[in-house]
Amino acid sequence: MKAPLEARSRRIVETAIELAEKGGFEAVRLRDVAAHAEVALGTLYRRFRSKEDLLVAALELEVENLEARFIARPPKGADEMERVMSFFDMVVRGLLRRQNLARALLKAVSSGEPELTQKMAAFHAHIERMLVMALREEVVVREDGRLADPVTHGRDAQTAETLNQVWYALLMGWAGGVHGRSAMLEKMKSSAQLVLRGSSQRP
Amino acid sequence: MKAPLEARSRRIVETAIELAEKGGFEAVRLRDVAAHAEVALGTLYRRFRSKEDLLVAALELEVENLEARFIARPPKGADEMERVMSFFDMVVRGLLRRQNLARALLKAVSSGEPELTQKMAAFHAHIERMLVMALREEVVVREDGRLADPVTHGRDAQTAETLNQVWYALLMGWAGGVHGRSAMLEKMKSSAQLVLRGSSQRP
DNA sequence: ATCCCGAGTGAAACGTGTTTCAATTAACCG
DNA sequence: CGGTTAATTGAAACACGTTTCACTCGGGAT
Repeated sequence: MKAPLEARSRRIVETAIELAEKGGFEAVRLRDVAAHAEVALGTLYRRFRSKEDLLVAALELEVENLEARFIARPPKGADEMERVMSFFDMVVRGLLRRQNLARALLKAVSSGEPELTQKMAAFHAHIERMLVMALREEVVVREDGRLADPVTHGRDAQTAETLNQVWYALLMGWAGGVHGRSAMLEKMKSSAQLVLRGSSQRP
Repeated sequence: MKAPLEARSRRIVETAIELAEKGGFEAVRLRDVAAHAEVALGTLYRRFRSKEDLLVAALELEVENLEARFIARPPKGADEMERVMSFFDMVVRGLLRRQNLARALLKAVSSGEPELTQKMAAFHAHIERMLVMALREEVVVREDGRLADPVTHGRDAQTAETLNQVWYALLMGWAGGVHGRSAMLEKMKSSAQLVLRGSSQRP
């Protein structure tokens, strides 16, 4: 489905990640990226349509990492609530370790650039997939080591979609400084309680 | 609480809105705004810290409009679900009328600029306030014609917060082209069903 | 009326994302 | 090998957000 990045592109993306870790979105100056990755600016622009495009490619890398961790240590818990929050805890630990990077990638994926529509949708699909698996307490891996395709219907899918919406809004609020890590997790917990209570009822 | 904009500032903001309506975020070129509003670029920068700051001021104007419409025609419906969706319908009608503007304002408020944290929080507070009132089927207006202060606790407040999170994420998805108007409303309805079902239970 | 000061002005300059282009190099095909 | 095509390079130019600065202006305090 997704071809691995060619070496040069990979070097560019990794450089972007490095710079974003140090100084966030603004610190990713494309001239610096090109210089550090030892390519010409024109080459960078042949591979990536814009700064946002480049950072979304970085996001894709990071989502792969997240999925690997997800497979290695699937969310544990006695009920849906515990497993879902265990998943978000895991994500937050990753975010906190590299806040500048996290904010930069969020800014890129939520920039609303029309050429990134597909990748924005894919990002949400990845998160929802993991949420469905956390709900079901069953992680399904394909032969190539990636997560199985998402389920597009059923009650779990709807619940996961709603949880993902809440989560994304909270991430934006965190990135914008509206609330910190602990408030974000508290709010997630409160909303998840509502959503899961609703989803456990027979309509 | 909120001082009305001084005449010059108002002219600047209105010009920004005009340009954003025509061509979206990129069409708001600050040189053009200054020229059209007949102020120097330096004046614009004395009043607004950045392009995002200017557009968030525009957003505040638009939220005032929304609240006026909200007060004039409070959401009607037999139950919470109907009233909440009636509110979102109203918002969506406003969005659709000026899509370029809507996307530009959303982009500004979700830009994550640290100096806008307060205003981002205020924006969410406005929406949540209206959601609480839609849930209660009771619109409380102060003497000055504005909406009464938000409630910061209680079950309605939690429900409204969760609904607002879902709504914000859907708006971002709409702005990014992930889904269109009708899909956004469909998704909102599905999620609201979950949330309201959960909130109607005695814990 | 005079002085003073902060707001406003106009113009230039700077930084960085993005585009362009001619020249060079690499890759592939017969 | 020769030739054709695509990718890469380096450098310059462009667009626009942002900053700076010397100058002007208008209104209040003395």
